[in-house]
Amino acid sequence: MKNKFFDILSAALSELSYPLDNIIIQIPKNPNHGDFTTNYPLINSKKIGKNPIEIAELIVNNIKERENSLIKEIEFIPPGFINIKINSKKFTNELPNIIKEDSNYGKNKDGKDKRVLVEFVSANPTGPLTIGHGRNAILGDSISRIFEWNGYSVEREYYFNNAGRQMRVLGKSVYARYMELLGLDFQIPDGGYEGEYIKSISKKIIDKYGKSLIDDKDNPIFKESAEQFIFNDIKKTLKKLGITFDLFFNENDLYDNNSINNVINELENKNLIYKKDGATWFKGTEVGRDTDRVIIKSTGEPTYRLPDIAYHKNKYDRGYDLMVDVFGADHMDAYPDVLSAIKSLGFKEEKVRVLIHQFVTILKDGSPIKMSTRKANFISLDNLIDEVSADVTRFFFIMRSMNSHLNFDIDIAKEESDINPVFYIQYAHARCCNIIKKYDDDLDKIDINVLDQLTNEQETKMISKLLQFPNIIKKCIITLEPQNISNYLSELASMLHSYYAKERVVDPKNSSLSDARIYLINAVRIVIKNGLSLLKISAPEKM
RNA sequence: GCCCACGUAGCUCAGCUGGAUAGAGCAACGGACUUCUAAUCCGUAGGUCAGAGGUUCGAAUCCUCUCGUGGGUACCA
Repeated sequence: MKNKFFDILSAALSELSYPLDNIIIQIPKNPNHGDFTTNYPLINSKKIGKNPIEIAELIVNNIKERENSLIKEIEFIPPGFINIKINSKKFTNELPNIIKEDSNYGKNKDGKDKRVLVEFVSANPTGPLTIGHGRNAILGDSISRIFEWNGYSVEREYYFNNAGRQMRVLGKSVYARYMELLGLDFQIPDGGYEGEYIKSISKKIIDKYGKSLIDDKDNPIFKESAEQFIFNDIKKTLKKLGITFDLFFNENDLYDNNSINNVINELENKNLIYKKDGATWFKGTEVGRDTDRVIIKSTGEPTYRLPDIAYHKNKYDRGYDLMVDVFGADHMDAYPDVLSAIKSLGFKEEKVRVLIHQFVTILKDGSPIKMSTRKANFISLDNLIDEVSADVTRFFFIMRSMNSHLNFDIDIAKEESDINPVFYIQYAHARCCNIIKKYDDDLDKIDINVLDQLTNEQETKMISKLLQFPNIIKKCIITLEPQNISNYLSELASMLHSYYAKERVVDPKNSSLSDARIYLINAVRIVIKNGLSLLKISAPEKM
């Protein structure tokens, strides 16, 4: 619809020989300003060298002179806006398309033949996922889904490290609990993990090996059992949210297949590396960073930046058209180093999009809880899902912009009250379903001509809203904010509820109007369902 | 100190690449169920968009500074 107006406007502009490169068409907030508006005269008046209002008038007159069935009213308003009202019939004409496309309505093929890799979660297997990981997981998965809806071929990847210091400490912690459970002397290592789950792991080891390992504290069985146990746990939690990964990438492989060394050599060839104080440094300052960074410690162990560089190189080598990294705010300082290194290795930086989300503050009894996996004083993501359902969890994490801190009030989330907008949207869907159930005839047999009766303001606005859905999904590719979808759905649900309260849909006394309205309701149902499905939130037919 | 976000109603937050009168929900107050489900709707009240400059026809939105909050600033990940 917008495109059609765009064409009409462009035609007028070229006839007036005005520039065509700066055309913005918007949907005005104020309904008195019509269905669409453009500020073209205002932003181009300098270039054209005329008064905005003068330009507006010329454009409007030009459009008026020509025949078109799309525009019902067109006017220019000081200081230089052009507002148009669309023939409501043009809106209703689009409705059958929604019904026809059904569960595909909103999808597009813009990303056809493009492969995108979305890396997210990437929590090391040292403990259950926290609520913070939950934000990352749901954000990453929702973004993957947005790509899918835009026709991209998407791979979800989980990057992990099972070889570092943290994992060694984990193994030691398991050993300590193993000894404890056997009633022997034990000592929790410095900075060891204290969660209950450690004991569960130790117990499993006892079940299997008994006391045979008491003098074998460095036996890899401790670390490996822990890793296996925890990873299963993590996958189980993710599955509850409907998230599965296509790939698990082990950082260790980068060492085994020499990628790390190769990166060092390449950087060395580019003269971006030097030794100082026994460590190996990356010349960040050479590539526009504030400071140089250690990439290999004097102990010979790389810092996390080095494998990260190798990892990204690996992704490039796999030939993706786009790579998305979803990180928590704690990576803020690290990724620019990685990107600049990647760039200096000759890769295109633009192929990587780094999404940084802020942290989640958990509020309980009104005050924030400090969380640490190590101290195990966190509320696990798994617990949260069990308490408030996967739907609510998913919605809660994407309804806020990723770059604002999220206050997660446990007490409110648990309440499952009407505070939570996900119910509002789901209820709108259930309502549509219920109305449709009350309708006796066959939806497929409705004569499309009856749709002309959908002329009241609420109806026109709602149809216009439905028609925006595909654009919202396209827009999300630019913003990569799933929030755009949840906002849209809330607005649509609100329109539906309001309409429902005011107008009778199925009215036996007026069957032709009923037909038209039920047709509309069915379209609303489809759009809400598709939106929720994109977000992997259920759309109940009954509540 | 330096870097990056954020600061919008009492609370939690929307606000699209700058647009016309800044919006929801919760909380408060007043209404609406013999009706297609009231998990809903309608109305009232609530604002110096942190503050100060700047850019321009026009700023919550862009730029600069100040203040405040969070995060980062390790040879931790």
